Amino acid sequence: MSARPPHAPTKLELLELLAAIGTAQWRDFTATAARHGLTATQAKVLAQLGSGPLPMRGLADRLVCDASNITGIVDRLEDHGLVRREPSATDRRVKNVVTTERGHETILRVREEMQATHSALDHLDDEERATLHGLLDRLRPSMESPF
Amino acid sequence: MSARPPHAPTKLELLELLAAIGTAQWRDFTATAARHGLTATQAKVLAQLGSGPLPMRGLADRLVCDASNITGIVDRLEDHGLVRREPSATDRRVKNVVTTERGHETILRVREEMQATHSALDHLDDEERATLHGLLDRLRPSMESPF
DNA sequence: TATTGTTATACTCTATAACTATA
DNA sequence: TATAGTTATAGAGTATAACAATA
Repeated sequence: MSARPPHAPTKLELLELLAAIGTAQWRDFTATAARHGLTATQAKVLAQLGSGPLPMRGLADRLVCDASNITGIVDRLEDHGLVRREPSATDRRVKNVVTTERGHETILRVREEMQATHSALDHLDDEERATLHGLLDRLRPSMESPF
Repeated sequence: MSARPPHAPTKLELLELLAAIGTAQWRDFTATAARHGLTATQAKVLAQLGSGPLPMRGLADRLVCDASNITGIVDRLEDHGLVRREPSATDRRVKNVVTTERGHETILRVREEMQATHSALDHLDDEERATLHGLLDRLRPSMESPF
């Protein structure tokens, strides 16, 4: 009987619910990535590269972490043959990171499994999904992360 | 003009939006905890102890991680004087973890700052908050984590 | 001078396996 | 036998600081 709160929830209640869902989401994402031999961070990087190559620095911006971390993360992805470093044609300092064919297929499979696994969303009808999407979208201040 | 999607969002769209918000939420939580000298995990443990002591094993269950990790996490919290280990009166194997006065105050301050910082929720009125809460609550399959 | 990527370093979190002391 | 907590170990992510190459 917890489908609807009797009164307007407090800010803290909503924050904690969001946090709980965020935690669970990350846990699910981690588990799904692991089933494909990836860590959550590696899967995230692969997802970021879905719309095209990015320089190391660009990846650091998307992951919101220090640039020095990217070296190791991309190293490990490269070791697994999922990604390649290519020199930029216009700036000899930058290296563009590109997914290999195998990297592309891998992230597609992770995405598919995410959809298949997350049955929670199946409990909402189209109108409810639209409403939720609208509300969540307004909640997002300046979050870029597609994953 | 992205307040409402023109059509019912796909499952993948909703999943990615949830993931984005989850990531941002965790990032904010990490930053807030850091301002109080804590890691996100440490703040999470402290939050779990808000409603009373828990055995090490109980903490592992709440954090959904292996029990061996809890030793180090509680060690560090104890080093900072935020938590204490107390022997159970009924089972000499178990140790109950209790917040110290300072630990209690710290987590209260973290919670306060979370509310003060998260201005995104201020853009929703009471009815919208109630709607969002209701939808999110139905999304949660078996997530316990209060934080 | 500023920026890109890297290295070195240290800390935290994570899982696995083996151990102890209790139950 | 099973459970609670610990230790040892290894891998991954994170930040800071310093560096070389390039802009």
